[in-house]
Amino acid sequence: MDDEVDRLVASWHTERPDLDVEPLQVLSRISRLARHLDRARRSAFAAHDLESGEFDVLTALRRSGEPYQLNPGQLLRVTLVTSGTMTNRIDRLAAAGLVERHPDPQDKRGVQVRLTEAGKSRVDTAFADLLDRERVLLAGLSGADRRHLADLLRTLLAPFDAAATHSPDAQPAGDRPTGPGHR
Amino acid sequence: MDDEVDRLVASWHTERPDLDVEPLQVLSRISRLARHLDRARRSAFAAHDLESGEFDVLTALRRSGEPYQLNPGQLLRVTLVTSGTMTNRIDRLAAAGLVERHPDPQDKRGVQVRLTEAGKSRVDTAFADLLDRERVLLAGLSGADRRHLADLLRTLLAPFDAAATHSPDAQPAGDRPTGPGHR
DNA sequence: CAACAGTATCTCGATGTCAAGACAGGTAGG
DNA sequence: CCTACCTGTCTTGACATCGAGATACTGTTG
Repeated sequence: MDDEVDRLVASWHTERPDLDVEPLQVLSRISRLARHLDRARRSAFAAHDLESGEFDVLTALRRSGEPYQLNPGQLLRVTLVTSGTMTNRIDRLAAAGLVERHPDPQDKRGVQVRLTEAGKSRVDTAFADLLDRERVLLAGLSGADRRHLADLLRTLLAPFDAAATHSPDAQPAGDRPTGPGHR
Repeated sequence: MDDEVDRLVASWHTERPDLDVEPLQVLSRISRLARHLDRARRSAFAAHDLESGEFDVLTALRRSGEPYQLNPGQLLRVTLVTSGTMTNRIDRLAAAGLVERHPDPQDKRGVQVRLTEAGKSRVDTAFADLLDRERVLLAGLSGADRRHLADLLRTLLAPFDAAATHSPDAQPAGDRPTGPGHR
């Protein structure tokens, strides 16, 4: 069974037999899959009146645990967007009543973004919905295959995440697991 | 070695032990990797004065072989974007002198987008550059691992690509609320 | 040949994202 | 303290993408 990437690689072999296009076998598939997934997510979230990026923010808050609050800096690092984008997302979510901005008592520059009750229930519903849809997409792989795939992807991803958490912010990893309230 | 997705999954287990978040192990990694790859591509193309999307159009033309021309419809199907986006991309590439629009002699509605000499040399340079950078990203995996990873990804991707080639303008079925007409 | 559904491309407005800079608040060295 | 640099967030302007609709042509059907 061939996919679009197989055809793409075959074309390159014909046109540029001198080039080794093997990297495309993996990386081009990742990019194309991500585009498809993004579409699927978009249509899933439409049912819950959520934008794809907004959902990412809500889930980050939700899984951070009580009291469901993080600051914009943490959020933009987790979601891999720029600060301007994050400001916009928080604005939209706040206007929709799903999150609230609170001044940080420790740092007067800072802000705490807190999930509202409405935000919590909205994200819980949407997330369960998303997981159901995603399970369908993975139905073609056995459990062992899925685990193997996850392991291989982790190997590729780890260097990026390591670089991301080291250079902009050298915060210890004890921030997220039990909640960022204690300091 | 843990990555950000492992931490993300661990948080969910704490907050929502009732949910099976296993799909995230694969799909969340794909999305995050795609974001990182997109960044890397963006900076790689900046050196060649190319936008990421523009590059996709040029490569599609390049690997189609002599006379390096395709129509907008074919291009938008391969690159997974909408028709409006494709019109914009072609406009920009034409303004930069990298492609030319020619009327389709067979179909008066149609247009042929043809790579210019400048476009061909630009894309050849940029593509070789990209492959070099991508090889580095894959260095952490053995040849066997890369092939295995590619196979697993193909299994996920094939259903999407199959759906896309059946319904031209709209990519995956289920994109619209009311299903698009099956031909 | 007239009517109509289908196809190919483009137009237009809305919007989410990025990049760079503004700005207030924090932090460290002299 | 005070100066200079760093940080966290927001502002601004540019822009690529999307979605829906417009336009023009094609092909089929009665």
